[in-house]
Amino acid sequence: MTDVFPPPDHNHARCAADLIAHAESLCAQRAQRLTPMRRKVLEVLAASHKPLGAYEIIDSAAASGPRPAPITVYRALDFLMAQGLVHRIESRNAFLACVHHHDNGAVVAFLICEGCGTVGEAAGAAMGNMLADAARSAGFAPTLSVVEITGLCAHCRRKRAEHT
Amino acid sequence: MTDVFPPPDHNHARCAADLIAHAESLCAQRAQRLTPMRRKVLEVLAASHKPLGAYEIIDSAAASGPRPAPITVYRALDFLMAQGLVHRIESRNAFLACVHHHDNGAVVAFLICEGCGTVGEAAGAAMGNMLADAARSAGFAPTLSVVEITGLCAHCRRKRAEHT
DNA sequence: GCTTTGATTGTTGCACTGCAACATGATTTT
DNA sequence: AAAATCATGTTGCAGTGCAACAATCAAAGC
Repeated sequence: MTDVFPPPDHNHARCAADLIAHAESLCAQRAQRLTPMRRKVLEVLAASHKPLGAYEIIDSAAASGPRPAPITVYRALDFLMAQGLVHRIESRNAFLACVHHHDNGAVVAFLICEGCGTVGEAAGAAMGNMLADAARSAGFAPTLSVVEITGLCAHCRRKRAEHT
Repeated sequence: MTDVFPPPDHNHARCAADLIAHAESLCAQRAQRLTPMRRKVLEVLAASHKPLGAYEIIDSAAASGPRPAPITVYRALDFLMAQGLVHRIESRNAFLACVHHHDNGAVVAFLICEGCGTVGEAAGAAMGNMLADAARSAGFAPTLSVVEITGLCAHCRRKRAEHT
């Protein structure tokens, strides 16, 4: 299982920069336009491994420029999700920059830490197959799977144990 | 895998009545109060195998009595979810009466049909274990899992095929 | 019985989510 | 350059979700 739960002390600036660079090359390759607005939204999300609500994104963007209207941000998010650059966390009504490009259609499980709010992505073909099989055995043809696991990350668990 | 995808022609009245009866005995057993408001909300949900939004529930309840305020309905839903009688479908911001009591803590996968909106519940220990293992291998201690699979149910798929 | 206590519901108000519909502006294509 | 396409801005609104306080109701103890 390919998985990444970002350690709390890693180099954010670096991974954010990589993420933007990847978005640029991907859009160029697909003849899609990474406009200033879209780039801005992606930058805001990349600056955090925590999922952000739409208004948090707006507030963040407003800190360095004119305040975008909600619809503007939602449109940028729609674009970024279509390109696979951003995930939506359904159980939080929030959005997250994708930290490693998945194969298209792959099922990604999100590990959402209740302690620090950080989200890890676990992509597993085995898991995807299992879910697809389970669905098909019920005569169901799956097109999209949402898997979101809430709990405590290793770091927060350790911290909580020390507190005892 | 224990699973139920309700056929489109089954006896709703019967399964709704069973559901209420079960709720009553469960609440009695736990010394919890199934008040008129809570009962009403459960009845509304039981009358459909489709997830309903909060305002749909309000509208439905208003058809046979005073119109409850949103907060009142949310409180009833909180209670019903705590008792395991109602599920929340995160990807729809909607609620669904649970059609078969699961073991507590069991992971339930929802099969959401894009055609008819009906939702099936697939409870599988194997799936739950797999997800839990995947999470733990990342040092993550899971407490709650959301699995929602969107697609086409057997019935809608057949109907769509005929249309060709 | 009566009161106290805790649980439930009602009221008001508000912040956030998400998008429709239309107007304007920018880019690419012909 | 004109047309077509795409992106953003503007206005407005329906739905989601809950905080804070008031009023009510039900169960437990005196």
